[in-house]
Amino acid sequence: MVSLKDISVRCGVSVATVSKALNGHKDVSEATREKLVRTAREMGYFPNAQARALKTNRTFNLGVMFLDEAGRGLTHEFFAKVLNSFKTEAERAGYDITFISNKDIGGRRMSTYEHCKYRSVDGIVIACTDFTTPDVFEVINGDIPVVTIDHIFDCRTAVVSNNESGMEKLLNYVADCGHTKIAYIQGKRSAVAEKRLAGFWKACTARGIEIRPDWLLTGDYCNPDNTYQLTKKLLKNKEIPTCIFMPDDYAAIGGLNAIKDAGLSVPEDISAVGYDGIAYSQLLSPKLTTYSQDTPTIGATAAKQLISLIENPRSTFTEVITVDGQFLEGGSVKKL
Amino acid sequence: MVSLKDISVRCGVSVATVSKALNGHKDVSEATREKLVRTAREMGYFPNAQARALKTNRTFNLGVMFLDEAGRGLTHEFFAKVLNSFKTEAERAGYDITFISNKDIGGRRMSTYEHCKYRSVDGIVIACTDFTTPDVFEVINGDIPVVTIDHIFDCRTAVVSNNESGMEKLLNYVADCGHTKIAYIQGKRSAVAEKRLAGFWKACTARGIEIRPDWLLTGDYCNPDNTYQLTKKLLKNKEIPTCIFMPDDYAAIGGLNAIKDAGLSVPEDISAVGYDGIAYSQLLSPKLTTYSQDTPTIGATAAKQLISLIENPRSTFTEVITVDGQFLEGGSVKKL
DNA sequence: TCTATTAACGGAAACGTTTGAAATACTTGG
DNA sequence: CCAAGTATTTCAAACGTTTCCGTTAATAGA
Repeated sequence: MVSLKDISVRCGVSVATVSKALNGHKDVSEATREKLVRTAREMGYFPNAQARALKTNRTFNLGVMFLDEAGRGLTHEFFAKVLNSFKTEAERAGYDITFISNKDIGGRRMSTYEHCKYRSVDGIVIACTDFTTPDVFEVINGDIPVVTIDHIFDCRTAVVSNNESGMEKLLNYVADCGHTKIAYIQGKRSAVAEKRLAGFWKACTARGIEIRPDWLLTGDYCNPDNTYQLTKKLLKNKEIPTCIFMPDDYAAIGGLNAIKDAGLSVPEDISAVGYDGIAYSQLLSPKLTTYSQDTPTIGATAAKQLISLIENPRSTFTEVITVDGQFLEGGSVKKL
Repeated sequence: MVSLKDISVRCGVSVATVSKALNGHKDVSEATREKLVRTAREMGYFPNAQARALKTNRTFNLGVMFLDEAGRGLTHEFFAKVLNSFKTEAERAGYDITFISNKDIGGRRMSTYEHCKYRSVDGIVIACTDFTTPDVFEVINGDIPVVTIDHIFDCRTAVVSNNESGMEKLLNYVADCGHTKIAYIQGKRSAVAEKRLAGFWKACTARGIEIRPDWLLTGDYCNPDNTYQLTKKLLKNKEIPTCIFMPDDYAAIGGLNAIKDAGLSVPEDISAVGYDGIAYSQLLSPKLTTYSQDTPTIGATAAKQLISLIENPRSTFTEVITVDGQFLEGGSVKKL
């Protein structure tokens, strides 16, 4: 690998000058800067990331904290897409991304935060299904810039999907279709679940739609089996709803199967809506009526915010950015 | 951050001794090593990854090269799962992973290989849909340890799924069910497509099953729309097959929709098989008969091989490791 | 012409490690 | 009790940068 020194001897200047020239400092003449930049290019010079980081404490590396209880990790389409756009935006700004978790190093267990310190990441994005773990708290309370996705902490900037208004839009559509007997299956207790339920509740009361306790079930996100069971349970009651809100699109597949197995069909006998707008939901027939989260914007915004936090710490305030999604009218809701 | 020096002054020894003690060198007495290790723990010491890397040229970072033409990236379930298990295994061994691609740094375009050099990754895993790009060649021809997934280069160890025998197994099952009029839709030209077609061809000839050119179509992997069109085309012929091999499970969804739209049903009127064994395929009803690739083993094996290549360069030979998958009998193939 | 100012560049320390060689301290056998 | 050997520890250089500060050269003002 060619170093600053190599360039300096070739051009007969000091390494200090080379460094300054390449980094665009002002105290180097235009003539020499041009010459240095040129030979650096000729010799195929690239800065040594380690040496630079050692000196400057900046690695241009962003840590991604990325956990879900089921260990599905990247398989989770929402996270995968968000990460994808996050990565793209970060790379555009010259940052690389590294996965961060708790791990063993040299026989000693290292918390996620310690891991971040060890790798000297410049910033951290947290996208978890569970924000209540000690590992998350330690990172939140640390002194590395953090952006959270779909969860809000005090004093930390967050990028959140508009879960509340998204759910409102869904309910309004369903209500517009004439439904009043509506069941709601939600995912595990979390900030996201709370928000969605709030939107559902708000829209229902505005519409004068009764929320029956026995039609308000709590299950798991992204768990088709679980949703299958819960849907089955709903369908066994003497009175059944005309429309079911599934926890999310993926889980909805289980729900739809339960409906099918009960000898009913969507949307003729019963209607269903999902949440997320994952690719598969639009490949079903009928297409699932759902609310598509704007994952490209969420990821890119998180990256931009995080980088801004890193590069001008004082000019950026912690804020909460809500990203709107888009209602997708499929064919899974019958117009009564 | 507490450094070796901090520990050394606290214990009244030199930094060299501390370094050696913590790294398990032999030339330090048991008493002092114990003392040093203990105070290191007490003081919350972690090595500075940059400084260490600068000195040793080992970063304990693995680069992941991960491209597909459609830009689906992590959304591709096969890759997502492989990456997940790769990551898990790598972390177990103390390595972190960083995404590597071509990017701009300091205004100059950096090739993927240069990016690897810049970050000093210890090894690279390549999992692409297209292995024919200059970027891939540059990495392959470089001097950083490499493991490829699902593609074989000379002199580079590769972990490949058993595409050939997997496809054979599928065909044999279908043939056992009594099918002889079989269509085959394959994905884009690639090592994987070649292997699968080879398996299909081999098994067909062994069984005496004719491969009709007009029933052998080439489309895209993971492209439901494309498969929808191709399936529709197949169904428009005067004579239609009794079973269709879809490029993969995801694409199969398009094919299944085409069948449904043609007023036919699976498996009563026509049978279908997929490939991959993605989660969704087993949520359809009927479940898709397919061949599940062992993504956990593929990823973990790739990580183990790569790390072995890094840690004992001479004792490890480049090899090709084939990972078996598993036949999944769904309900999408009718027994004639 | 002389001094003050500015522009351009170099010296050198520092970041936190690792490591071979040198130095010191301990054993042990004769 | 000494020499030779071994066990333990320290020195110091090195990895490739960045950056503060000092130095020289050039320019301008008087």
